[in-house]
Amino acid sequence: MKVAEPTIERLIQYYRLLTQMKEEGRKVVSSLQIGEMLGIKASQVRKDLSYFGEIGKRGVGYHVNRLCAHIENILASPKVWRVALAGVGNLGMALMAHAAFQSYKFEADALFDVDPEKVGHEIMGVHCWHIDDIAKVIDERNIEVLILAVPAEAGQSCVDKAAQSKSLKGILSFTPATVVVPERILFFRVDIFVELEKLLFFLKEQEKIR
Amino acid sequence: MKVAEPTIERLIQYYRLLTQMKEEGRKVVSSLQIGEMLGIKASQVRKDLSYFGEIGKRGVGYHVNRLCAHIENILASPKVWRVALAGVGNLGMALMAHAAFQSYKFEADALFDVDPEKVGHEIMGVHCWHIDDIAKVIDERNIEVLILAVPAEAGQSCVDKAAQSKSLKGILSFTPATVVVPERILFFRVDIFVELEKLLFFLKEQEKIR
DNA sequence: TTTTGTGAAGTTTTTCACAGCG
DNA sequence: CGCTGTGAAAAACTTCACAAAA
Repeated sequence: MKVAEPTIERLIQYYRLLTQMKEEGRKVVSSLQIGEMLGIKASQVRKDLSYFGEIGKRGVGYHVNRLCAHIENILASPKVWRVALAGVGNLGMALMAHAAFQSYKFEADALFDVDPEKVGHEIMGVHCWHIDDIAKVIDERNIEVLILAVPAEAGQSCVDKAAQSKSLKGILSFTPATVVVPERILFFRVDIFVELEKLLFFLKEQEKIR
Repeated sequence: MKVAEPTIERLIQYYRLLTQMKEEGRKVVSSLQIGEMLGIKASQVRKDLSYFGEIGKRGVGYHVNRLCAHIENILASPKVWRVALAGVGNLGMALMAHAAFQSYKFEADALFDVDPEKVGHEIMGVHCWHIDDIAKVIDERNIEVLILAVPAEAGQSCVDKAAQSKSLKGILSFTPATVVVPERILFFRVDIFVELEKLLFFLKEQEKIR
């Protein structure tokens, strides 16, 4: 079964919301209520949730615990991914400390930077190598995922070096630049520059209208 | 004329790419070449670019400087937006230092936090207030945009407080949590948690197939 | 009665394919 | 000839509307 990206994106949001609800001791929730909280239409919520089988109770709604476990199952990781972080600057450090990175689904296994202050040392319990050694270290340690938080100028060369390794399978980039990535590597981007510009553009549009 | 969000998102990427090309002294580029660099089909690039009038030369391509100026014009800000940042932790500091935030389109005008070490002090040249005063300070200083980088637990209460101000028009949230925002406020989200989970999900899917 | 699950309809976005122009 | 601009076709995604179940 193939699932669309927007659906997965929403499932992840449902899951986070349901986890909160579970903590608050809530037992039951309807598609309408989920939708209101996330700014999504109820029909969309139902379509997403029914994609993986009937899980709700008609006339009642969804059982929070059951639905939560159900989505957890869909999103479950078959293993603990080995992850490296390139760029141990402000952003890199912030990411390591970020709530999203406290996941049991992966373990941070290596850091990469060019700063001699950092290379060769342990930072937050993880060893830091020089970026030039990235392909070698990634292969040695069987790392599959790279988080990219290097400055814009360094983005492409860092990807090129990392892409020479055999074990690398995915990259999540926070680098505010355009980079070309080989097709065999799954590539997602969190583009702060784009999001910021987008906000300003639509603010402008809105002001025009009013 | 109304423009679709995906189109604007791509225009921003074209603009960044063209800026690079301009620096490298490149004069001319085709839709196919732009597309290859960004992983977008050439026909999509042409459609996006022709949205705002004919700008390319048939048989030749697009003149880099001209196209760049053209897009700059579309994305141009009518004014310098006044921006505040809530949450001066790792992520907040990283954002302030981030390349994307070195834009002439806005000025950072206020910081908000709850940490007594920070409240009442200047950080990177900007004064920090207590989050409880956010609505008051936003109105006093006519701030229109809020960057949200507080921890997940604080996200909703921070938005609720800020939404009481009259001048606030848009929020860009980096908070890894679900928040409800009044309709009149334009809301964009960079959800690191969601992107990370998405990457892991599609990595899993890919492994299944191979 | 309430709320799900889901085909069908609608909307948006992408891709095709080719005319049109330098 | 080569590459843009663009209607028309296709695909993707969302919303509607209602039957079916608790």
